[in-house]
Order: sequence, then C-alpha cells, then structure tokens
Amino acid sequence: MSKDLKEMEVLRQHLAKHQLKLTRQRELILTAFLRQEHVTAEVMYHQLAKKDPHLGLATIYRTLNLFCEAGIAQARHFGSQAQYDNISHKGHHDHLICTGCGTIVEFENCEIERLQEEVATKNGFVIQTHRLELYGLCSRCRH
Amino acid sequence: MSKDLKEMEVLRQHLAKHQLKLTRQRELILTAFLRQEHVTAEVMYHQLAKKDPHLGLATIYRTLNLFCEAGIAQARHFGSQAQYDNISHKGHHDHLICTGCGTIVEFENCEIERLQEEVATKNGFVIQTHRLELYGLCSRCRH
DNA sequence: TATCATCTTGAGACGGCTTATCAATTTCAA
DNA sequence: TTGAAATTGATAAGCCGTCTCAAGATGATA
Repeated sequence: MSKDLKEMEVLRQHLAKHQLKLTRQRELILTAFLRQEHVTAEVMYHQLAKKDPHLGLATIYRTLNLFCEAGIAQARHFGSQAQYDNISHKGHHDHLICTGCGTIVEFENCEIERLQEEVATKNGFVIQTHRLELYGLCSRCRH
Repeated sequence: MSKDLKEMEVLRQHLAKHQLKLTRQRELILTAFLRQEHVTAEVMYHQLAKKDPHLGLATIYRTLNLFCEAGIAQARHFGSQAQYDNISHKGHHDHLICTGCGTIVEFENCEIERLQEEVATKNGFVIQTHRLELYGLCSRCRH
C-alpha cells in the first residue's frame, strides 16, 4: 500500500493549498481509482455502491475532476463517456485503441515524448501535458 | 479553387459508393468547411446562417460526420464541443494547444508518425488514424 | 425530360452525460 | 468543543448531439 500513500500525499497537498478538505468519500474514491488503469465515473459509481450505497454520482464526478486538477488523473473522451486515467501512479502513458472491440492497450515511448518536446520548443510552447491516441484494429479484429 | 475540387471529388466518390446524394447543403457546407482549419458545428451554423438562414444545425452535424466518414474531416474533442478538422486538404496534422489562450498551432512530424507505426506493429495493431495533442503554454501566455 | 423510389432536410423532441443547486452534514482550525 | 467553511447527496437543469418524421430534393431510369 505504500504506492497509494504517494497519491494520497499529492492529494493532501493539493487540498491544503486550495483550502479544501479531506473527506471520507475522497479517500474512498482515490483508493478505488488507483486500482485501475482507466474508468468512467459511472463505472466507479457502481463499483463503489457496494462499499457505500449512498455515494452520489455527482460526488464521483466532482472528485475525479478534483484528481485531474491535482495532477493525479487525466480525463479523456473516447466514445460518449469521459474516461479518467491514472497518470501519477505509473507515469504518463498513451493509448492504442481498437476500433473493433474497444480494447485499450497502454504504452510509453520516450523517443516520441522527446520529439514532442522538440516540436513544442520550436513553436515557443512549454508542454504541460499531452494526449496521444492511436486508433486501429487489433490482430484479433482484423480476422 | 482547384484545391476545393479535389475534396469535392472525394466527397462525390464517397456519396456514389454509398448511394448517397449530392445536395446543395452538402456543397455549401463543404466549401465553407475547407476555408478553415477547425470548426465546431455551432460555429459553422452561425457562419452559414448568412448564406442560408434555413440551414439546420442537425444538417451541419450530419454533414460534418459524413465528411469524417469520407475521410475529409476528423472529429476531435477539446473542451465540451467537438471540433472538426480538415485532414484531406493539407494532410493529417496534429495540434499544439495553449491552455492559456486557447490558440491552436498545427504541426506535422514524420518521425513521430513513424514511431507510432512501430509501437502499433509491436502490439499487433494496424493504425487507422491517430490523435496527438500537446497542451501547454505559448510564449505569450507564459509572461 | 418526366417519373418516382430513395435519400435528405429542417424543426423540434429527445436522451445521455455532466454540472448546478441547496439544505443537511462533515471537516478542521482555533 | 465550537463554528465558519467546505462537502455531500438527491435531483433538477443544461448542454451537445442524435433521432423522428413529414415535406422536399435528387438522380437513375425510361
């Protein structure tokens, strides 16, 4: 559980900095969030209904957005619902998305990231974050 | 206007292939669409209201989606509304987006594209399309 | 070029996702 | 422990985009 503590600390500092409070719900949602790669608010809502049947969907949305502001999560729009990705836990990662079955494969590529920096610098930008999604067919869906 | 003819031809072929029809509205929207880098359906709606006050918003959405299917446009979700980018006119391009002022700078980088292919192949994918967005602050917004 | 099956349009209703509202509750600094 | 301030839950509201359907446009065919 030492890994979780790191995120909790990041959250704690963000809350302190903005005069926000650490609540039971926020802890609960963070813990569950860190256990997965990417989730939608609705999925978390159902997952957590077992632990706390009164936890509201609005709270999940609010909290996931809070995580984004704290740099723990990143929102992504694939399909109709927003997906929230864990970016702090295992570092930033990009996605390969199968347009056939919806499978999502994560990857990291330092070389690409380096080139991105290069492009940004050339245009006078300082990158804060990025998003790279490759859409295509996985080997199974091609047959 | 010879440039526009190329897109019109692409559209014409797509329509023929799918037993769809070339309408006044589709021509109007295509012409306007090709004049800009990226637009939202709503923006086009207001732009075109001058030329055709009865053109409906639903038609704009339908037509822009049609362009996506024809390979002329690509939809992107930045903020709450979908942006439609012109990909056929000047080839695929990626985006540098300033989180301060919203400025969007286009770029192309073959080396990055090549590495993307490499990643996809390694994972058994065949890429159909991709999306790369770099978020950060432009030089003006940093001061 | 007249015909007509088929596709498209426009207007508004509808639906899904997300945020806003607000009274009741919880947090936490003093 | 107290109380100002933030948060929550329930639900209403909002927004974006799609669907519906009658009226109109298109284009293959004769």
